[in-house]
Parts: sequence; C-alpha cells; structure tokens
Amino acid sequence: MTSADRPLRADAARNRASLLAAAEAEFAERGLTASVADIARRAGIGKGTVFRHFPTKEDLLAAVVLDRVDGLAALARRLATVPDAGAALLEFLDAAASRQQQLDLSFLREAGDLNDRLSESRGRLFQEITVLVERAQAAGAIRADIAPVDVILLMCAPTHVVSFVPDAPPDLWRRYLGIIFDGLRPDGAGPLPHPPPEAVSDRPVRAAGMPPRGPQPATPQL
Amino acid sequence: MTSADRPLRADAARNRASLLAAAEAEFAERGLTASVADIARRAGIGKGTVFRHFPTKEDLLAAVVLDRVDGLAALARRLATVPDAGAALLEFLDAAASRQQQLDLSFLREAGDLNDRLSESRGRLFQEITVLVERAQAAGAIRADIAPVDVILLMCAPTHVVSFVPDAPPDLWRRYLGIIFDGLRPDGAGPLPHPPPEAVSDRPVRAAGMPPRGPQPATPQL
DNA sequence: TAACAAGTTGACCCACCGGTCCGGTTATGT
DNA sequence: ACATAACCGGACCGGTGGGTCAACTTGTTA
Repeated sequence: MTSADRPLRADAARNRASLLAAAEAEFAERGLTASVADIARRAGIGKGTVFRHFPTKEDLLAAVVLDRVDGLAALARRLATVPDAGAALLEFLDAAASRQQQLDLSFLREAGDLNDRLSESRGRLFQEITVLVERAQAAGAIRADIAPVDVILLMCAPTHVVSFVPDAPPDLWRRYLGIIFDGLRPDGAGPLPHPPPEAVSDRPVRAAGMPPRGPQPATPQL
Repeated sequence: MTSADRPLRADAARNRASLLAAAEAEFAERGLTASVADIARRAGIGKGTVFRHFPTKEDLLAAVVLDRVDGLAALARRLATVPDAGAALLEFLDAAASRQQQLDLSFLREAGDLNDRLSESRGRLFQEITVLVERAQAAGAIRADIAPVDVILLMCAPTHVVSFVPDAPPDLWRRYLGIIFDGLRPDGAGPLPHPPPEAVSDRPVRAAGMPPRGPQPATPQL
C-alpha cells in the first residue's frame, strides 16, 4: 500500500521505524499477549497511529517477524553450500534456536494465513530447510527415515522445552538441541513408530492467545 | 472444605460432577483460555455456581488436572518394578504423551503455586519420574549424562511438536517420542553441550494465558 | 506562503472475562 | 408439612484489550 504508492512522509517513516522496534521488544518480553497500547506507548506514538500503519495487531506481528524468517532462510541457503552437510544442519538448528530466545516463531508452523508475504517467506524457509535436511541425509549425517517436516517440527522444541525452567542459563537450550539432534543421528535406534505428516500447515489456524474469533481449532492440551 | 465438613447436598454433588466434566472438555478444546462462562454454560449451571465450588478459575483447573497427575504418578510407581528399566521409562513417556493428547499438563512444569494439593502431586510425580530415570540409567538403557530433569522437561515435547500439524493422526506424537527417546540412548552421540538445570520450578510463575497479574515473566519467544 | 493531503492522536466503543452478590429455590432433618 | 440452611443463578462490577473516528497537526508541493 503506502510503501508502493508514495515514498511515505518523513515523520511517518520515523514513526513506523520506532513502532517496529517497540513491537519487537514488547513481543519478545511479553509474548503474543503484548498489548497494542503498550507497544504504542513504548514507541512514543498514539495507538491510532499503530493501526494506521498496520490494520491489525496480527499484521504488526507479521511485519516484525518477517525479516527474522527471511534472515533464517538466507542463513539456510548459505549453509547449503558448506561441505559438511551434517554440521551445516546442526549449525542451522543452532542459529534457529538461538534466535528463538528473542522471539518465538513457533506459531509460524501453524499460522497459514497470518499474512501473504509472511507465509510466502515461511514457504521459502521451509524449502531451504528441506535442502539442508536432504543434503545431511545424503551425506549419512542423519538417518534415512527422517523427513524434512520432522526437522521443521522439532526445530522449535529446544527453546520451548527450556522456556519452563525459571532462571535458565541463556544457552541451556543447546543441551536439548544436542539430545534431539542425537535422536536424528543414524547410529543405533530402531525404526520410527509412525510415518511423518504430509505437511506442516496451509489452512488458517490462529496463533495461540491472539484472536478468539471463531470457535478455535483447539490446540490439544492435557 | 465442603468435602470434609458435610456430605454435600445431592444437587450440589451433581452440579460439581458435571462442572468438572465440562471444565475438562472445555480446557481440552480451548486450552487455558477457555472462559468460565463457557464452562458453566456447557455444564448447564450458572456462573456463580462455578465460583461457589471453586473460588478461582485456577482452582478449577487444578481440580481437573489433579487426578491426571496422580494417575501418572501411580503409573510411574507401578512401572518402577518392571524388570526392563529402559522399556519401563519408554512406556511411561508413552503414557504421559498419550494423555497429553487430551489435556496439556505442560504448565505444570512452571506453575509452582497453582494449588497446594496440585503442586504436592506434581512433586510426587517428579519424584517417581526420577526413580524411573535413574533405574533406566543404572540398567544402561539411557546415557549417563542425562538428568531426571531432562526427562521431565522433554516429556511434553512430542505432544507439543505435533500440536502444530493440522490434521495430525492421533498417534503421530509417537514418531517424535521415538526420535527424542533415541536421543536419550547411550549409543553414539558426543557429550552434551550444557549441564542440566538445577530444578524445574518452585517459584510462582503463571500458566500462559491465565492471569495477566504482574508484569509477566515473559515466555522467551522468537 | 498558501493550501491540501497525509499523518497523528486519544477519547471512545464494544466485547470479553474473572469474580461478586443477593433474591429466589430446593434439599434435608424433624 | 415446615423451617432452615445450603445452594443456585444471572445481573452486575471493574478492568482490559482490539479497533474506530473526527478533530487537529504537519510535511510537502507549487
């Protein structure tokens, strides 16, 4: 819209920048429950201005998350040329988890309709991951019965697991990435009990704690 | 209270039962964000009645969750006598994940103050798990550098991972339990990159999406 | 500098949610 | 059958959060 039609007014551009910065910080600190009002206050602008730039809170979140996703995809692409395919995959997972410490992307796996540009970027990222996984597999670094989807699904697990320990050391997640990655190795291990799922997602599912619009598809929970 | 003083009136007992059933169903479908009003409606009783039985939404959740936790602890205790310690641990993790399909207990790992009875039960459960893990370790079924805490933390991962795939087959989680459990095996695998955390929790941290009381400890998110 | 469009703002709207309260209802013991 | 205490329910309260709007300000362009 504004970005294509006109060059955007000077003050508007400034506001947009500090809005994005504030949103990133706020989402990182409070999670998806961060309120638009708080973000606006932090950015030093009025709440109305937020909605002028992004018609919806979800769109704001999408904007914040977009470059992280693109960055991850770029990293994956770079790592696809590294000789040691196994090490490349591990490094990617390391980087992914590391960045999740700052902002949870896990909802990306389900939110099929967050934003057109975002879901496009997500698609690219998933494709790059697929390349990484298949290379690692061809190199014998991970077992043959692993599908790229599996890695995508497990990608966020280390961060999630660690999010439950109170004063977690900043790199505790590496421990769990280590365990999970060892589970991907071809060493011992019998056959897996279930085939991988078809796809991660493409239907509209909402990020948890975001908008209680429909009857909600229900995250299965104990 | 009511359960100790007096035998509880007939209609009250009936209402309490249907309330618990409704709460369980609603929490399972909508997660922690299920509203008390919805639960009351589903139970066919007034909202006031809900609060008469449980002073707080959190207490209601605790009541719903309590017997599941106790059931899991009982299972763990039973499995502690099974000869094959490795198989016993795997079976426990299988049962735990299986029940999580119905109601997510992951918040147990952080909610230190949900309810006295609940956190007591949780303590027992964790202790039983510790026994299971140490036995499996002594039997050489899982690697020596795994701590019981690790298993507790990873326990809910398979369910969580699967919660992102749209129309997941009901036992897809077994695939990821398989991968993770393989990561616990003593086979190949170098040393783990980080020591285990001290404890899972004992300080008051709120379940996500439950009450926005304090400034929130912020689930680290990407 | 004049004039207009683009941008800004915060009061306002509305829906939701946890929790309270009191007038009315009903089970229960005698 | 009656008295009574336990119980029920829904209107109500205070707070919150996403989103709207009309009046006002400001950058831009001629």
